[in-house]
Amino acid sequence: MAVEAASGAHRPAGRPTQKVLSKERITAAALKLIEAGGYERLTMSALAKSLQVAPSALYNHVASKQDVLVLVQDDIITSIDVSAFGTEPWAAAIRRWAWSYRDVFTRHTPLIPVIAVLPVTGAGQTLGMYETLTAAFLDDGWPEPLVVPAIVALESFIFGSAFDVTAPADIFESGELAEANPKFTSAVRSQDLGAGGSAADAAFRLGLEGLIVGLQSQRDAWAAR
Amino acid sequence: MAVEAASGAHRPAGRPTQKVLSKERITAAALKLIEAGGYERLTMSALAKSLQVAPSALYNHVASKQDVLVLVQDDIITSIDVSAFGTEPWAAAIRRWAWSYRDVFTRHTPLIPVIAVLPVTGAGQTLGMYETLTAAFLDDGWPEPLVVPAIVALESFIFGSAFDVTAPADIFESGELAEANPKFTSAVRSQDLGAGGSAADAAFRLGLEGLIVGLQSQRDAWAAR
DNA sequence: TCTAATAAATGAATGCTGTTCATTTACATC
DNA sequence: GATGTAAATGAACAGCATTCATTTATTAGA
Repeated sequence: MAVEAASGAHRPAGRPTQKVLSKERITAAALKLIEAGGYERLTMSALAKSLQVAPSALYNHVASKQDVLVLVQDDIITSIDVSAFGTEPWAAAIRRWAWSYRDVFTRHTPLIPVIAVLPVTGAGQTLGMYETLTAAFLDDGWPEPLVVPAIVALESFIFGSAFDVTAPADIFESGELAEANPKFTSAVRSQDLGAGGSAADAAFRLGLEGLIVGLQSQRDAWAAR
Repeated sequence: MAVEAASGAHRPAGRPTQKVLSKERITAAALKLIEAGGYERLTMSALAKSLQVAPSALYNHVASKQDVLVLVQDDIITSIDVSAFGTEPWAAAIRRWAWSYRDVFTRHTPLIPVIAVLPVTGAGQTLGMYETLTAAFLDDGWPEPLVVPAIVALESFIFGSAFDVTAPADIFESGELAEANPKFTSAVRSQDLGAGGSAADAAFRLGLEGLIVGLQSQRDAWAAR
């Protein structure tokens, strides 16, 4: 009585003969949706549809949509470039990591409110990145008590900067309020855009180079305290 | 025939004799809802109810919920402490402003994705703050082209840090993955919490002091270029 | 001053959202 | 072989932002 279902056929109710879903498949499908149409398109219904499954089936594998976002988060963390740690000096390695981190999250800003509040427990890839970072700080002679605050400070700057990239280019056009705010209006016009030409990149470069220099001076101040 | 409606009475359809709503009333009611129950409680229905109005009435004054958030944003900007600008030296003034800014947005993190992408056109209070900041930078001898990138860098750090404050205290507990990530696990334990005792405050202090020092060095590097 | 346009309210309706629940079927264990 | 659990369907739900037709008051123009 077994009917070999054609690919377009409808799956009957009841547990299927072989598993249809898994966390891995859900994660991959979610990422595909996000890449195709951004986070607005990532709905539980759309996700289910793309997996050819009823929406309620997802809840056998994840507890909530937030859960899906956590899966996505721990996956995309692996695309951050940490290759400079161990091969290049501290400042250069931090520089490469930070730019890469920002670029990844520029395409995933809706994850930032999730990740920022998420315990790393269980997020294995994320923890791995922190371990690599910590090793690099210690190798560079950082006092252990400063490592975590320094990483958090860098991450905060990166997350904030990722939002900034998504802002429209004319975000600082003061419009009819220009005359009431002359200094700012002029500063916006004369803004140094650097080589790339993007205001967001210029601000990120300035802030990152500043942070790198400044954090090192904080490190030295701690040692001399 | 005019009936003086008792306070509990039902308003009939049609334009009322005197205006019930205004952007100011909507903004105030939204803020009250947020303070009472956070952003989850800020729904168009709840907002309407708190103003004793039908939800659809709101749309005569704002185009969308996003619009309401913009109103809220430009209002809370005024609660940021800019009093140190003009009275204190650059670094001290930036320090006071930055801590205040972070504290305000810690209670309003859902606004960050909104504000970060929002053109300042029409957001008068926000523009005013930027004007004040610009003046302080120029008075301190900053080259005009660096002012906006420096402000943006500081703001990015502040926004990211605001998220960080809302994170649970045990966010870095690595759990069963502790043995696989020994350096990070140890660094978390030995983390310097500073006077206040909060990890978020320690990271913000370190990053902010670093940024202040580092941005100044970038400023000098620009001058000597 | 009459009239037409506009502003500002109601109330019903819409489509989408994440999520839950009863039900069905397959598989694993005792 | 019975019993419990895992994993699917499909119907249902409440809540969400938003839209629309309708009603009434006010304002502007002839």
